[in-house]
Amino acid sequence: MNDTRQFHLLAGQVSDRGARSDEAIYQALWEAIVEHRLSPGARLPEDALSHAFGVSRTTVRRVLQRLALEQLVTLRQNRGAQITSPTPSEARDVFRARRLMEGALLAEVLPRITPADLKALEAIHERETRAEREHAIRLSAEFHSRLVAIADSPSLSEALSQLISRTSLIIAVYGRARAGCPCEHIELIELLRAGALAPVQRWMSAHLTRIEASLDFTASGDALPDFEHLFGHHREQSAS
Amino acid sequence: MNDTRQFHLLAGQVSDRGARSDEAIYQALWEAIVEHRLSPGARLPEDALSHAFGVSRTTVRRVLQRLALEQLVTLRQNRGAQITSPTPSEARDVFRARRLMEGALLAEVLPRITPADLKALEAIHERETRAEREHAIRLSAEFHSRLVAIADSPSLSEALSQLISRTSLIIAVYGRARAGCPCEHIELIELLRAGALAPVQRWMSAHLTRIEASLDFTASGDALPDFEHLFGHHREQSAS
DNA sequence: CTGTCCTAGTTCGTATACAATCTTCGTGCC
DNA sequence: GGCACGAAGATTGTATACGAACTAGGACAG
Repeated sequence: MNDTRQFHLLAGQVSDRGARSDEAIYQALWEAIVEHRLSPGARLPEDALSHAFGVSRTTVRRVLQRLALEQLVTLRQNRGAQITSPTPSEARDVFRARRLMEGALLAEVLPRITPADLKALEAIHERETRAEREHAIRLSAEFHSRLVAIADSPSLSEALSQLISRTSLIIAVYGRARAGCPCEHIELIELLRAGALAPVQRWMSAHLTRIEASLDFTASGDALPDFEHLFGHHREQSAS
Repeated sequence: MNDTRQFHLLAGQVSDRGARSDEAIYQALWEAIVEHRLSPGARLPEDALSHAFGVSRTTVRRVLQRLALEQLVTLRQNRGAQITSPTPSEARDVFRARRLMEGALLAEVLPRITPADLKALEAIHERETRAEREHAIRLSAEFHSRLVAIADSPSLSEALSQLISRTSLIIAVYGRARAGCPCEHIELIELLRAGALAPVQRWMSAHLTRIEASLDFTASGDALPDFEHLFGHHREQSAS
């Protein structure tokens, strides 16, 4: 029952008290969520977190609100925070949005890409193939983030980063065995090196579609304790 | 000295105490910002707002944080909140992002558009042409929001809504006389009715480029954050 | 045995208090 | 006269206290 110990593991050396411990706590939680160390549906009691990180509930609450606005955690009136478990329709929407945005963005990426960028992407791919499952998921997200960053548009990068994070949640809920993402990225690197736009865009769209197709929406793959999403659309206070 | 009266005008009937007054306060501030009743650079003291809306600083702070994450206000350490004044490079980035996203999104909009949608857009356009300047700006934003909503993708709608709001800020800082936006929208409606994708996309791109071209970035340097406001527009719009 | 109601415990929502920081304005020195 | 320094005021950052809501467990009636 004592969640504090669990969250202590996340805390690490967050001793940057007073200054901007917000950022450190945010990073710790973000990584834990993206790496599936905290599963969708898991509750995040405020004072367990505040005790684990050694800050007051005020600070924790601020970080939780930020995560809620990014749709990584869900805040419900008087019921606290828990890791968001996306509904199937939300999941499909995220993939649709990513196909659209990443496809369009590649047109901006291709003219700007440098050999150094390709090297960086290769390095991430390299680590992906070697990493444990958990880290592989984060690295896969990092691969896509690094890719869109080449377009050098903060607005678009930020919007897509949110979608990429949410994808990790979706895989946590509906993913089976292993997503095909990591192994495939090398193909994209080759296409990028070739430099033709249309094949790159086609590949990305197919890549995302493959991942989406590998999901299993029939069952709640993980221990998913909230049926609110599945059945009743009770009034939720979720910040749009 | 007393900002409270100024903010009281925004408060309206926000008497939904205890429940979700957050949303009401957020809406009031959002509208005031988008309609340029609060100009970029204007400070938002916490206790003036809390007094005006009749809630505690805690609540105000939560709303301000949300607006900050949407980049409508800027929070600085120990210096409080003020309306964001986008830099020229941020402004250009927003327009680039909008050209990309709205262009791509139109491909999703066109197959889904219904006569009812066209009627709704026409109604907004109608009000645009008749409205005062301030309301026209909000209605112009509403026109674009309503347009992207037709694609029926919450993720994309939300991402674009943020960009649209930020555009309003950009016009507040760099806009001259009047933006050509309102009058032109009728052209888009005609093109949408015709139903050919390519002309619609071309028009939208040109539309956004026209607005961007009508801005005047010479006033302030890119590198310096907000000196133009510290020196140039030093006054807060204290009416009385 | 099952379902409902009631009570106890836990967790969250809001407000307030106090400390730290920044800003402003006045004074003194160069 | 201008600049630097310092103190007072104002504003924010953090923590804590208290009230309200939800959850869980047990007792009692059907």
